[in-house]
This record gives sequence, C-alpha cells and structure tokens, in this order.
Amino acid sequence: MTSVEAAINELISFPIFNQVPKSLVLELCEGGKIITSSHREQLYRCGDFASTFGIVLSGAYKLSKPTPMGDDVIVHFSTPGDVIAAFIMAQPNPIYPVTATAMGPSRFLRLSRDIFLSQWKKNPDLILRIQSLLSTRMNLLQDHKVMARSPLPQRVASLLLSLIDKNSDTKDLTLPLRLTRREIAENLGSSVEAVIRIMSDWSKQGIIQTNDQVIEVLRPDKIVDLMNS
Amino acid sequence: MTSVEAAINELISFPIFNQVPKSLVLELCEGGKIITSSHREQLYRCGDFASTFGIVLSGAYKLSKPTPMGDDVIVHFSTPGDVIAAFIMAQPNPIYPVTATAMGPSRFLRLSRDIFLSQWKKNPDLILRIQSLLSTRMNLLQDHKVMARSPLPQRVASLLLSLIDKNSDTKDLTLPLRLTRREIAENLGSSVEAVIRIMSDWSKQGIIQTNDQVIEVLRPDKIVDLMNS
DNA sequence: CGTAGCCTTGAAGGTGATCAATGTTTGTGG
DNA sequence: CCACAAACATTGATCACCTTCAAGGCTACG
Repeated sequence: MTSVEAAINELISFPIFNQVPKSLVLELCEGGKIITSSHREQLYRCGDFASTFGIVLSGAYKLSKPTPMGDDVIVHFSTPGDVIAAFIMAQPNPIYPVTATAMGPSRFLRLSRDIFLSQWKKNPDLILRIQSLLSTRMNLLQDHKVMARSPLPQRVASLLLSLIDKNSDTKDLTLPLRLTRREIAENLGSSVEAVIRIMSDWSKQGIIQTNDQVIEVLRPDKIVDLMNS
Repeated sequence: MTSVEAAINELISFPIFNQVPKSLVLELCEGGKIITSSHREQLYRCGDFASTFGIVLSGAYKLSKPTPMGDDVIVHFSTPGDVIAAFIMAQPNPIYPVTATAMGPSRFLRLSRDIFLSQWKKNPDLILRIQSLLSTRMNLLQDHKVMARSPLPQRVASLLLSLIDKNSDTKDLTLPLRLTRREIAENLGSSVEAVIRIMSDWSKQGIIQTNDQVIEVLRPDKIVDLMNS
C-alpha cells in the first residue's frame, strides 16, 4: 500500500477534496509521501527552493518568518486539511516564503512540484479551491491588521476565537493545538511577558484554563466581551 | 467603440494580461464598463453582495475595513493593473471583504461576475495569474506582520519602500499616488500625530519631500538604514 | 464665507517593552 | 537513575514610545 492510499480517507474528508472522486484524488496525489515530524522539526525553511508542497494530515505546523533581528514572527497556524506552499508552485522559480515547523508530533502528505504542474494545474476547479484557502488565510491577516490599534488583551482574545472557530465543534471550546505563550506573542507581535500577564489574569478569573499547553475557553462570552470593548 | 476597446491598450500592458492575445482579452472583458471615480468616491462597500469585479486602469484605490470602533484600517493600496475582488468571484455567495475608495480621480474597468464564471474560470492559466497577484498581496500583509514589533519609524520607512518598488523606475523615487499622513497612519495602525512627527523630522533632515500629498524620497539610503536599524 | 479635510505642535499619561531573576517541566546523555 | 541543559512559565521594576486630548493654521471647494 502506498503512502497516499494509507491517507486517502483522511484526504477526502478535507474541504479541498470535498466531492472529489477517490480516483481523482489518487491521481492528484500520485507519488505522495507521508512525512512524520516530531516536535519543533522543520518541514520547510524560508528562502529554500520550493520543490515540494503538501497537505497537513494531523497535528499542526506553524508558518513563520525571521525578522531582521534574531527572533521569528508567526504568520499562520496550519492545522489538518491546510495546504502548504501550493500557492507558489506555479511560479517559475518558487522559493518558500515562510518556515514551516511542527508543533508537536505531526503528519504531512508531501507532493512533488511536478505533480502540481502536470495534474493540479490543469484542473480549474481545484485551483479555485486552493484560492479559496488562500483567501481565508488572507482574511485572517487582514483581520489581524484591523486589530492592530486595539490593546493587547483584545488581540489575544481575537486570536483565541479565530483558532476555535476552525474547529467548528460548538460544544468543545478547546483549542485544537498545543500553543505556548511565546507562540502567542510571536503571532501577535508582542512580548511573552505581556501575554502571560493577560492570560494569568484570565485564568484567575476562570475565563480560561491551560493544561499542558492546551488552552480551553471556559467563558466564551467574556472573551467576546473583551474583544469588542 | 465599446468601453473595453477604449482601454485595450492599457489592459495588455498589465502583467495579468501579459502575452495574452488581444482577441482573448476582449472576450474576457466583454461587457466591461469603464467607471470614473472622483476623489473619495466609494467603488465597493465592505459587506455588500459582490456582483462585479474589475481592474484598476489609472489613479489608485484604497482598500479598507471598518474597525469595531468608528475608524477605518487600510489593508491595501491598489494601483493600475491591480485586480479588485476577482479572488471572491468563484464563491457561491460572494461578499466584498473590504471597502474600495478612490484616492484622487481614478478609472476602473468593471466586469460582471457572470463573465468571470463563464470565461475567466475555465482558463487555468488566468486563474494562476490572479493567484499570483493574490500571493503578492499576501506577502505584503505578511511583511507587515513581521514589522509589527519594530518601532514606528521603521514601519513608515518600510511602507514607503514597498510603495516605491511597485513603480520599478529606479531613477524616480516618487510615490505613484497621493497619500495623506492620515492614510499612512490608517495603514500602519497608528495615530496621525505620530506619523506627522516622524515625517516632519525626515523632511527637516532632507530625507523626504512632500508636494501636494505626493511624497518623494530624496535619500533612499537613509530610509533603508532606518528600516534595518 | 463657512465648512470640511488635512497638517502641525504641545502636554500628559498609559500601555507594553525590556531587563533581571527564579521556578517548572521536559528531554538528553553519562 | 541522576545530572544537566533547554525550553517554557512567572513575577517585579523601570522607562520609552506612542496614544490621546486640545488647540490652531492651512487650503480647497461649494
């Protein structure tokens, strides 16, 4: 059994392959290889030549860019079903615009650029689906920009909500990934200490709860209030 | 002569139609109408149903989103050749994600969603070109996020440089649009006063020069220095 | 001639960055 | 199995940058 066949049931459950027949999915993912990443392992490095792209199967990857100074800024959290680097495959000489790093043990279906150019590219419907994912990601970036003037607590609240929404299980208000305070700070463009002070406060008030870096929202109403005040 | 025929020579000079035969361009833009906007006139309003999209012919449009409070945040400056709202045309029930407002007198080729669904959508190469524009825009947003921790002067410097680059005339370091201090502030997520203080300083030092809201960079080296310090 | 939008300057005050020190957990190698 | 390093979490103190508020000048336009 090939890698792709092993993952086919996961693949067809993702929006990008929604309603796509299994046979076509197998064609599109021909030669694909399942990569298992351990915590903090790098999948792609910003600036490298982009010869492969792929789909997150399980776990999560953070997409980050280094700043002129040493530290990193996280631009996106990629969870299962997310496509990584597909946007740039059509470029003549593609370079990864971000570094992708595993957050906890994760799995990724890696596909070659060749298969994109020969199979994916000729399918307009598929490209539009990728565009839709890209569009979602751009909306998140835009929303982030809109919040730029808001004080930090509102921005943290906004981030937590945006990560919960992905999960769409309305009952369970647990973030679907392990998230350190540092990563929150790196995503919001602030300092770890400031994030800690805010979230400690919320913990004391019983608004949120953290267990082994997994954050659970106990009082979503309070979070929404905080975001809009 | 139809609107489209009047603009055909402008259209084929834009990257999106680079190497595309005139006849195909005419087909793709069938039924298009040239809209002339005056200063501060709204082209699209955030939240409205999206029945048309189009291409900026001349002048410029700012794309903004209202914040929970009254004020707006500018997410992008669209200059000639830029496509507006094409990204969302393929969605089943598209809504404009931003408001588009003319900055000074501008012209826009407006195309119906129908022509997108019937003509554009079936052309994979064209969709990939749109994706490339979208990708450029996302990179700008990501770069903005990377600068989030930098002090304001560096962010202003970064904005000026990113707007100059578009123009690619290496000799002429004049921004290709009229830009108020307020708009700079609204784009960077800061206050007008802070932007003014920084730019007044630069003017006094002879680094930049403003004439009727058109900004010229006299000492690009200094700006680059400021950005990386 | 009055209004609207933009630019400018000053003063006061707060949010959050930075620095420093310490505790906690996890993973690694002897 | 223990020692040690590395990554993460926490708390306090200081201070700079930038926001906010207030007031006034300038130009364009009906």
